[in-house]
Amino acid sequence: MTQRTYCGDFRAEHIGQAVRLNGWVQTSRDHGGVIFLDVRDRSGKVQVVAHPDLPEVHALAHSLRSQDVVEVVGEVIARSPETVNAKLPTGAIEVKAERIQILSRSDTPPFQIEDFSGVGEQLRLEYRYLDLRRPVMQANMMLRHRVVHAARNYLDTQGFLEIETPILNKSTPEGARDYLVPSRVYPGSFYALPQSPQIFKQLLMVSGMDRYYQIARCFRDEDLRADRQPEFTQVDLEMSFVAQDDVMAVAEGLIAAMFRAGGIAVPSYFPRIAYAEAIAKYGLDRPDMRFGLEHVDVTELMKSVEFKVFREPADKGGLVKVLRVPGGGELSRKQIDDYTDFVGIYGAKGLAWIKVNDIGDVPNGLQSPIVKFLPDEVLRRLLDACDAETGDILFFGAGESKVVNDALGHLRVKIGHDMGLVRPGDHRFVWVVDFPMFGWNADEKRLEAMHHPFTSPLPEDLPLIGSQPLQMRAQAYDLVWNGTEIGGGSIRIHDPETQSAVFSALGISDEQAESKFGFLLQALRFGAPPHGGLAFGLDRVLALMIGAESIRDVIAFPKTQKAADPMCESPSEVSEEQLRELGLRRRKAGGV
RNA sequence: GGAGCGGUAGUUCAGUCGGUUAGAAUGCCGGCCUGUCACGCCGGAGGUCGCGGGUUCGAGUCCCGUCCGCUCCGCCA
Repeated sequence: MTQRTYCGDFRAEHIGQAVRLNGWVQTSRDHGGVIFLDVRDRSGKVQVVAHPDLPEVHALAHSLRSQDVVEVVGEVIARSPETVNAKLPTGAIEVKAERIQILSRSDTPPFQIEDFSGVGEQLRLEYRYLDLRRPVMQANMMLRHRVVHAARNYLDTQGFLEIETPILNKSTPEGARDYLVPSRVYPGSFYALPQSPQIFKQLLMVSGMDRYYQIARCFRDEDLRADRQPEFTQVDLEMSFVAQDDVMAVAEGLIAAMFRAGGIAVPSYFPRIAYAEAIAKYGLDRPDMRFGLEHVDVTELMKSVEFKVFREPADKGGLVKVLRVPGGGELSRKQIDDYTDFVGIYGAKGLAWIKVNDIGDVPNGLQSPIVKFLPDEVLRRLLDACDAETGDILFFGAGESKVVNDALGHLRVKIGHDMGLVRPGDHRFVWVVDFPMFGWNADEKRLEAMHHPFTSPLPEDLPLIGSQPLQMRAQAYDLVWNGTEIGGGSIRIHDPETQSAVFSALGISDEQAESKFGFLLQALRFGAPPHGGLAFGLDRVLALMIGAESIRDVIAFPKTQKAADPMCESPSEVSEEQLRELGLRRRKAGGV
């Protein structure tokens, strides 16, 4: 039998060959006489011609409908010059059908299987297998394959072992909510699906596996977003006998390999910024480095003013910050109102502003609802601190530090985009380092781990653990790409004493630590090598590579925002019998 | 838990101030057509206006509730 060729692979070099092809009828153009069929598979499409001088073939071609599955045997022939289709890779040739076999008929699909169909996502997910037939989705899946393949290849060359860790785990209710799986054998007991393979990969280091990686599925039972799914995939790795720089170097090589597979060139070394500096300049721990618009802290300056909106935060440990927008004097009242609403999302109570109409004329050259509350001298120093120029607008954030940073941080990103400061094709990576070791949970009035409780502090900060734990920095690092966190990791604690001290700082008692992580603490007592690692969010990286709005577009079978699958209709109720078997329902009383 | 946007033909959408028979494009079905390529031309079928209730002489349109989808806040070590 003639060897099959993929539809999209036909080229002029095949002219004259007898060929066999398989695929889906995409469109048919029936001219009454000659009939053209576009037959498509994942490689692309090719034009098949059914000629009236073969009546059987012609009649069959006439009956074909979109999405019927066919086998075509015929000859590759050259198209006459005026009928060449330059838009198609296969456009120089066509296949003259000598035999067509219908392998499968298709119902009329619920939507057009085309990139241009504009179908809504609800329906796409209900018929995901048809959605995945669309060229754009096929390209996404092929990209995903190539990128994962590149990651595996790279990590293999670096001596990493791919090792699978369990999906059925012990629940450790730190961090995100666990997905639970009831145990039949132990009624009333549950497994948890992994939020990450964190503990297992550390144990693998204790085992001497030295370099581990896994394309790991992770599960978190939290509310979803465009970039969050209940199950998602991480490129997860861990290394022994390394410091932070070693992990980052491997990560940079890995990212370069993955991005190369995605057709994006990246620098071989990524700049670094301390967490504190990122927050100070950009308000967020994931700074978008593609443009400036850095924040200016004017808290000190405002301690002296009467204006309560600024002075109170300044006096009470809050923050007053300025976002200077060059040329922003052009903004309309409506635009400013929209930005005010925008910062409201992040808890800001308002958005004070000053338009600098004439830098040389203070205060008359300043247009603003708040200028009258600020002394001329303060205004001059303010303009100086911001390097303001005529034509600028200054936006103010004043209040609790987190709110100010969040609001002005997000506003900076929004304005950067609105003002066209982001150049297409610009890719800026940055490591954010020196994260705080702990954060303060105001609701529960306790410390919590910023990264996770196994993260090693900077050695020089360890002495602060008893006195000023919030001042401690961790050996933790995030990789940020164009303002999105795509991965993060840390050097882990490898001695039991430090681990106990950290648990204790987190308010985890010895007993609790023993019951939750006893096996890890024990493992650390049997010769744990210094180790660290990181994980990349594969879905997020892929979505950003192709400019997708949502990671759902790079996941074959994703869930909706309410964590449902409209195709299988999961989750679903289960039978009483199943529940009883799992000990989730009482057995029938006094059974027969 | 909260805020916002959306739900009308198979699909994507329009539908004015509440008014008579709910439209367009595309898809689908039939016919014609021998060089198209998202073919073209002619004709046709196709509607629980998400669901429930209310206001009204009259509701796709207004009100209340509810379900679903999406975006965001909270949450996500």
